[in-house]
Amino acid sequence: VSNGGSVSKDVITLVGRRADRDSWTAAGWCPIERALDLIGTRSAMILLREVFFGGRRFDDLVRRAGITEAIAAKRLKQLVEAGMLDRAPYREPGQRVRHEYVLTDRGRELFPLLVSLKRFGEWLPQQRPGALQLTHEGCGAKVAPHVRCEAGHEVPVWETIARITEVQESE
Amino acid sequence: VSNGGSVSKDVITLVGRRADRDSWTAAGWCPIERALDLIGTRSAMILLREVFFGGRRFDDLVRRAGITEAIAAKRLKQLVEAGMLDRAPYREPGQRVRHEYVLTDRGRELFPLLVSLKRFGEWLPQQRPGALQLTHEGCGAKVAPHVRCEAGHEVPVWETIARITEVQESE
DNA sequence: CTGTATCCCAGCGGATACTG
DNA sequence: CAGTATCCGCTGGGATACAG
Repeated sequence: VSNGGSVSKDVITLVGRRADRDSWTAAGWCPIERALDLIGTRSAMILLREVFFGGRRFDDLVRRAGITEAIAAKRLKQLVEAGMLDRAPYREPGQRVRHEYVLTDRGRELFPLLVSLKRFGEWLPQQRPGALQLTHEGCGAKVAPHVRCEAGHEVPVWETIARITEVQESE
Repeated sequence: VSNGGSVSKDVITLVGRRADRDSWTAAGWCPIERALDLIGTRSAMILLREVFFGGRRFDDLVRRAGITEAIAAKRLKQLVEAGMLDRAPYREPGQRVRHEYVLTDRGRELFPLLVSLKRFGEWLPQQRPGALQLTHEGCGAKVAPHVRCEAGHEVPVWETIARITEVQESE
């Protein structure tokens, strides 16, 4: 166990009683918290929504997201640095060179997150009427977020096991 | 089209060129934004993480989440009001009555969101070593978020059609 | 043990004005 | 068109102290 650095393992079951664990001692290593550092703001998620919906130009994104240029510029820069978006030059015939923001492969991995958020938001009481429907092209059926294991099983919460492996520098 | 209130439909393809649309004019109706109003804060998501991981008592949640009591109390109240958590009384043998926070059925629907966040966070560069593994009990395989349609197909972003239906009060 | 009340600061995000 | 710069109010969230 003690070989320069010590490794502590902890097995818990989701939504069940868990083994004793004090906290995520090393703040910042939990992947969920790291994710929140980048996309934990309203503006980041809304910009991503617009990019998923086909927005590309700075101008469009700002208007459609309904946020100010300052915030948009800041978030877009962070998203590009994090590798979620690419800022690519392009030129329309007869126009000057411009830049467009497009999702990277990694950025596209955020799709389930976006669908989950949408799904969740629909449960909440809404002030104004309106709907956002996502359907499978061709088949026409509605889409929804799921959790599956690599073996292909649908996995409910109570069948999920969480293992926390934390490496601590033991001086 | 004009029958007291007018309905404007707009069909767009995700990550493709979309039909002209100006903005989500009526701020607040997009389900994604409504979701962010409730769980768009770091503290809300982290508390949910802890509840999914089996945390129940106020005391535990505060310590494990690493946030202050004030914030925890505020968020927990909101989550209870929104129907994500139940605040239920219980008593251990020989102890006085206490309250515990447990996920409602609706709250459990946040599971895909949590898994999506975790998955996403793992792409990001991490400062400290450590890992959070989610596996399917019994089968042992890792779990991951997916988007599927009701017909059972795996649906990638580019096969998704988004329809925005917005009802406007045309005076 | 489960919160509430206060104080305080950093950051989000709106508004406006200004550059290339 | 694509941002930057500045000002400013609001809230998130830490710290501390207090209450049922």
